[in-house]
Amino acid sequence: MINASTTTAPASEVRTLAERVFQQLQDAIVRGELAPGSKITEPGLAQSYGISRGPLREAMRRLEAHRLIERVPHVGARVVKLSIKELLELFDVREALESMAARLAAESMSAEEIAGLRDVLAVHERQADLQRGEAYYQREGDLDFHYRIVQGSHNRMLMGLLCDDLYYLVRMYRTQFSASGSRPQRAFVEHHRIVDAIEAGDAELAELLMRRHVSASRENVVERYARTLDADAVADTAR
Amino acid sequence: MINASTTTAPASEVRTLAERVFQQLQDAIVRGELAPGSKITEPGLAQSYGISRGPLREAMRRLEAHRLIERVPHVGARVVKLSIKELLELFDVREALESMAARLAAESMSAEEIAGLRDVLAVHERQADLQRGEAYYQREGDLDFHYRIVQGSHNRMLMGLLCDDLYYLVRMYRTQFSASGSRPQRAFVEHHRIVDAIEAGDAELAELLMRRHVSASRENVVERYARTLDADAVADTAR
DNA sequence: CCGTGAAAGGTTGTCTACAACTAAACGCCA
DNA sequence: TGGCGTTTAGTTGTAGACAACCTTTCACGG
Repeated sequence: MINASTTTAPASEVRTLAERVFQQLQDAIVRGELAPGSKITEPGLAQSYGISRGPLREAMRRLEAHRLIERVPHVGARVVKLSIKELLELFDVREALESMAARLAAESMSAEEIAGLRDVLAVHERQADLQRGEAYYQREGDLDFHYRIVQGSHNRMLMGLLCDDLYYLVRMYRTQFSASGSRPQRAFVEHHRIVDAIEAGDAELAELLMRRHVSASRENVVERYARTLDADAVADTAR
Repeated sequence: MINASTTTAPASEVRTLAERVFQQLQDAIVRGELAPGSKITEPGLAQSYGISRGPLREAMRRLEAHRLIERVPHVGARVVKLSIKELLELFDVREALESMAARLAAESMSAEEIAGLRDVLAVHERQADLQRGEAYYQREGDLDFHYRIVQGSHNRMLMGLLCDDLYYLVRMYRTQFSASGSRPQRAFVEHHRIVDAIEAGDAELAELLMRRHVSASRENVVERYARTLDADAVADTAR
């Protein structure tokens, strides 16, 4: 389950319009249905969702808090458009928080939680066998793996920061840059090593491995970006 | 200047009621004027601030996003009341983020920024000389020091997370637990070492020192808390 | 032809009123 | 007397209307 938020209530328990619209908008943004950088107008959205501006404004405030839209007083709101710079910033923050999460997880994850983690890896393995080229599920599953580590840290503040905020940005980036499943095999191996360290209760090692894992992910993005720059340069000279 | 937020506009440029009330409420909560755990009612606050419920609700949404109040749909909102458990969680997150900030700061702080950092330390030294017992200013100054490091990381996402969210919780904790300026001399020395590492461009060392600095702060809180527990136990047996 | 100014349209900010829900107080019955 | 259902007061959620502000457009003058 991807939408394993820590604070957001399940869809069946959504008790207010603002909450429901917030989730719908969040989904629309993450899926790219609302184009990054596009302007959002309150009357427009209110009408298309069939609600008044009150609850809509509340939903937008929440989106702003989650960094999915940007607002300027008296001017308006736009869907965020991640630049490469901001994307790398996101990776630095993830590296810091997730390595801490892995450390805490190694110290306090229960046997059941670790078993669940292994189940996730087993699912990934099957998927990797069946379709090694197509990495879409793999990517969503990747976040599933990271989710469980963060949950295993048993640190509610970490869970809130990563699961409720940063991971939505990560998913949004993946649709925006349509980053093809980068280095799935190596990531898979790294996941295994991290779980091993957690199971062994080796907090220091788990922290280090997670740090390298996120960092490698980051470097992969940097490399891919450099390639696209080169490609653009070639295209420019050819022009 | 303590209120050196990255996103919040200066008081003179506050263009909306919701923004102004948000800042006033934020201040009231951090200062403890609104008791932790106390219930907040929309009509009550709206009347006391002389505004309608619309902007007030928006201010409250922002307070919720900043984790200063907790809301339950159809029920109401209360000022957050940090438990020891949550306080320690906060320290773990700070350790992760601030050590990363120190690392980045060592890599990218300008000479002017480092000079400003040294100025802050000089101010602290004068204060420490003048009044070594009273540590109130020292404590506010402590955050000032950490602010500058985070700013020096030049990572806007880090700045947002730490300066806009976590540091308000830190200040709130300090008023709630009325934590007397813990170990000011040692913290002062540690600050100096951190700046030295940053100035030398030694990212790894800066990261390590900041990590230890926050961790030591955390252990100090744990120790103090254990003492109060012992004191309570003694009081209980004496009763 | 370009730059400056004003006006119009549209968006956001705010207020008031009403509906829906919750929690506490009250009374009733076992 | 204690537990339970009902009622009632108060709070939160939502809707619609008005005011303030910004952006764009258009006209005028240089």
